[in-house]
Amino acid sequence: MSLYNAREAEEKWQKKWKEMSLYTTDLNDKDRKKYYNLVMFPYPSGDKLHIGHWYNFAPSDSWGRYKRMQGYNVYEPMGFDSFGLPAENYAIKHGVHPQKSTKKNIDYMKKQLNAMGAMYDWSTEISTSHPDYYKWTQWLFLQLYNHKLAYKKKSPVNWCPQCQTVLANEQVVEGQCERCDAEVTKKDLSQWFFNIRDYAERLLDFSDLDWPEKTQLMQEHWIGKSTGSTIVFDVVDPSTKKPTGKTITVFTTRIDTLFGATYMVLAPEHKLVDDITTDSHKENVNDYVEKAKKETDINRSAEGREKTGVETGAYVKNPINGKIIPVWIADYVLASYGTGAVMAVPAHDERDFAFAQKYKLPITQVIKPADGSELPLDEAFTDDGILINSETFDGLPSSEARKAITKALEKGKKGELTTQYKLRDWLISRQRFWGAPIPIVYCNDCGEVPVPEEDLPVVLPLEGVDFNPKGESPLATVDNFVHTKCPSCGKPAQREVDTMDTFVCSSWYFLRYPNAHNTEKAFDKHLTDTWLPVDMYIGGPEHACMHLLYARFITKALHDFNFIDFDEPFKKLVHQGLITKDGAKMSKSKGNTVSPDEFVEQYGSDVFRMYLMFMGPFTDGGDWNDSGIKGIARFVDKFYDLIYTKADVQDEETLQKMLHKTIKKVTEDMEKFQFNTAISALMEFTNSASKTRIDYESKKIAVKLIAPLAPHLAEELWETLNQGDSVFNAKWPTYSEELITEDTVQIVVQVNGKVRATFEAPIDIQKDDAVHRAKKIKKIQKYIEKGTVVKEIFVPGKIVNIVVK
RNA sequence: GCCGCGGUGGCGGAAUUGGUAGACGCGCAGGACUUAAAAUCCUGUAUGGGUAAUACCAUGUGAGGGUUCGAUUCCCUCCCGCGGCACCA
Repeated sequence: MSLYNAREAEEKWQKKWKEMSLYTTDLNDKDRKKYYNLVMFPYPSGDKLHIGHWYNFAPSDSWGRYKRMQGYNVYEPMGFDSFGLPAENYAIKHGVHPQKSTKKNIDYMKKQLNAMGAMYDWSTEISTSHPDYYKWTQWLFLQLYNHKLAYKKKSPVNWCPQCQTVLANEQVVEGQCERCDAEVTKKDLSQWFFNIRDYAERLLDFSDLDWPEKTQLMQEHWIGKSTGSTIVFDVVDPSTKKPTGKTITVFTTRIDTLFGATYMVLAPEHKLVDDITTDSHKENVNDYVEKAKKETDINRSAEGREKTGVETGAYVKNPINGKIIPVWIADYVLASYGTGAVMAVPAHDERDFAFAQKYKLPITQVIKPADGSELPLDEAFTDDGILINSETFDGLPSSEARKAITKALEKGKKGELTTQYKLRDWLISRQRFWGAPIPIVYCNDCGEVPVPEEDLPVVLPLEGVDFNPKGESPLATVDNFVHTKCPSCGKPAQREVDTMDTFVCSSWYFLRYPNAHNTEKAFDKHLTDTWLPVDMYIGGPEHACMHLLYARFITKALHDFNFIDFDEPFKKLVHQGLITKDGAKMSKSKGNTVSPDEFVEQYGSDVFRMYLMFMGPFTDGGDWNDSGIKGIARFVDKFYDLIYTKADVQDEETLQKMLHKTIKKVTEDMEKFQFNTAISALMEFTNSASKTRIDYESKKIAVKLIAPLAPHLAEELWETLNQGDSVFNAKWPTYSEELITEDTVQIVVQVNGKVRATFEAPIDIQKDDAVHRAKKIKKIQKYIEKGTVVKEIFVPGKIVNIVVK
């Protein structure tokens, strides 16, 4: 039996920390360097925190404690992302009001977070569904609105028939709703957008950020920049071939293939479709457009789907050679990208090739392979090459031709260099109840009028609302909410009834934390510039193209509005790995979630959090399996007994060497977020020190080393060592280089690269000496005698390799 | 299809400016303590030979090839798993 009672100690210290206000950060401290240590705040959708949260939160807290011991003024806030679909769907399912279920879930989660014993500064807790918070989310909306970055527009949008609301592009995963997996359809609706596209180029700049390569790549792909040219084609009369005065602009990255354009294709939603279609083709075209509208994205973009399209009867003139080509409509061209129209070059584009084959359209080859190989006839040749059949441009390589042809078109104003992005504007309105109301009023006389700042918040009515989704915002049925006065002229007017996407709430919460008590402003400029950007941000990689992109956009916008001096929210970002259960993602619906509570009850928070960290690298995650948790429990007992038990040190030199090696190893591993190897180093030290015994001063160092990883245990032992203050006010130990340098090393002797023997030697042994000594070893002699020595290799302090032939 | 990451004992994993593969932990086996069990402690534990036991030998980091005195680490081809994107012209 160990002497340590984890449950008692943990309860005792959680209480004491609270009494001492140990983790209440002095945000105005000017003596110490600030450190903003942030973890993505949870949404109270289920009823409790699961293992995944702990896997995320506990190491983040260990990191914060480590930085604190290094002398930083660490700020580790916590709050709840309590608005939004997850919380609302949970409430509907359980037949409770979202406000009630949210509160209940938050209360329970706080209990769990308390049991974890993290150093959260609860004095600045925030909850996005509280009017004190969403008042400022609405303020944020108004700032964007005033700077023309928020606008309402009718357009085809993603519609989830299950959740009965529109969704942002980012919330559609493989054509399905991110939340409920229902197939997403398109609807023509008037909706609110944030103009994130304006920031596409700046969002590609990661130069001052310490972010995972992978996340940068994901955002880059999502933004999807490509440079090419726009080309203007004149629409010509089908019979006379004379220009009609109308033009169609296409976007291409392959202007070098312009001579190979044998037809043009418009997206069914292209606004000129109706205009250019000739009477004899109207019926066909209308049918096709109607059908395309009904198709879901998932069907329209299914891989290997056969291409379809119809002729419009219209013709356009190729500006480079005057060739007249037909205009088609096909749904493989997307209205939302580029200009919604493409020039089709079947010889050099796979999609165009497939389409041309099906509809027997001409295929003209204009590029030949640069390496002289034959042009294929049964497929498109899509690589760059040398131009052929392109009049004066023949013989030019693709890259040159792109410049030359663009130049030629520029003269006649028929083409220019353009950049396109896949990123679309952020759709932020939702036809749901549980969100921040959009602060806009519609007046018959004044039109769209923003709610004045002093009238915020536009309070979400909590009573008398049937919040079940029905395709229109539930707020539309609340008369005393809808009917109001126009802020501009005072006449009767109606409120906007849609609410904001919950990602708007979370796109700025990190700015609010230090300002949580500010009732005058969303944030104070000086305080915010002092504390931000966030020094360390930890959360899941699934937010790469949503929250993390939105937060960067909002920060840049607020910077441009002169509210803050920085334009990136998170200086360093780390993603924790995913914890699975039997290989599957843990989820409520699958019923395979694992609760941390029983483990904490049985082994204590320290053991549980250390076990999560010991499982493997933090960024890897892994499959949950509790079989090894006993090992950590044993280690904690051993460590406690080692420090608690009095015994005279037996081997001072070995102890000191081991101790200082451990300081070095743990420090380096903490820096690299390699908690698993930091813990194993502490295990090795404990095993070793149990043999050598340990003195008082070394005990203090050992306790400090384990403190970030096992805070309660360390605090308890710190007290038994008669240290008055908290161990978290103590300084992180440093090691002595001198103590860890060995004066002798083991030199490995290899023959032909295979280890055959070893010998002890001074660390600075020279080659001649080492080779000489190696050759004297009997076993080595046997190998040498079998042939002749052709080479001797010496790696200082490590290896002698004798090559025998 | 494209982009990115990974594949090491029975299991989780260590070790890479190329230098003793398997640290640490789990599990397992044997032993001590105990009337017995649990707990604890000690010893062993990549695989295959080999030995009374050491010694020793061979093989071994998804597969195959290459570079090198030497490859888990670098290069090429392929297989498998995971994550992201997906008709973006």
